[in-house]
Amino acid sequence: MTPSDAIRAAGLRRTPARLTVYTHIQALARPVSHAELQEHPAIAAIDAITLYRTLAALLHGSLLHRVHGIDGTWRYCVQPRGAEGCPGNHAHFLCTTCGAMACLVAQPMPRVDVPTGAVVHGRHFLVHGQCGTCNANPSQPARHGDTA
Amino acid sequence: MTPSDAIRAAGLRRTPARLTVYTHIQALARPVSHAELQEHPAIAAIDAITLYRTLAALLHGSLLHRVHGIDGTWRYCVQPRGAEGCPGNHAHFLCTTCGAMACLVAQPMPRVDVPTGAVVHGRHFLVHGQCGTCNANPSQPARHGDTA
DNA sequence: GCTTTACATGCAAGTGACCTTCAGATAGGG
DNA sequence: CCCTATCTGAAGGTCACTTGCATGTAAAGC
Repeated sequence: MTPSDAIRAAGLRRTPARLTVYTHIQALARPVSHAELQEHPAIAAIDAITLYRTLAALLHGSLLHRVHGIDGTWRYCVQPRGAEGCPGNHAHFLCTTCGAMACLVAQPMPRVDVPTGAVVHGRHFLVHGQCGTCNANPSQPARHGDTA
Repeated sequence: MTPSDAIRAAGLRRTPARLTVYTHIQALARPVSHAELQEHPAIAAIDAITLYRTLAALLHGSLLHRVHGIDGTWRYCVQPRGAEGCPGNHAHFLCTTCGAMACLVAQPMPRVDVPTGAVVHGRHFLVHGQCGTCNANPSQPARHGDTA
């Protein structure tokens, strides 16, 4: 399914902003923040507020999912269509030096016992530290995307 | 060990603000945010910036530890002296309706495999949803502290 | 007990993520 | 091709948190 079709299939209008953003995030294939997206020329042309709303729309249409970092920002990643998606099924690694986030797809989310009466809406399992690149070059933080 | 002694033992100056804040957090025995602390009259008298710095000092002295919520705020909780502490050894539950957080002490933090070369500094496992109180009274969000 | 000084506090101002409002633009059904 | 629901952009606001600087104070040294 092309990005264009995916947007329509999700019941959303196919606007240039949504196409650009969705195509971009799909190409990156790792969780990226609002700020990281804005670094790209094609996306920088889109108003910052529109980018927030575009991400919210794609999220609502289940085309993306998002992960919260301990740096206070959300990162967005393509949602495999038909699958449960990131938030419910694996952990993430956040490099606190360069800000890059990686999916730990091999790390399944453990089951949890919550207090009686409580209802679980979601789970976030975040491991933070330093990625291999930043660890190897302490003086030169890696550019976003250098980390696997 | 009294709060006063604990502060000194951590190599910190024993100031009124630190004594008040530490005693208070110790009495609550659950993760509380900066905003929740300010609701208390004794702490409301302390300048908000000073409260941030007091929490940072107690954190640095290993008297407290903090947990990040997906609502973008840190919550602080007493650090059992000598123990590894919350962040490394159990999960937390956050009620997205009333904002209360509870420690899931029975839920140990799972082991994780990170990409080669990466170094782990910490792990956050947060379960979010609705606590029993909020779930029972959808119209009346629970006051902080009502939840176990 | 008194002095000294390094550290703590309070205030003002700033940053960064994100939301709300509203007028103008546009996708896409009819 | 038009009309309307929806999207976009710009301005302005909120909230958590930080920084800089002058004043206040804990506690070490005498």
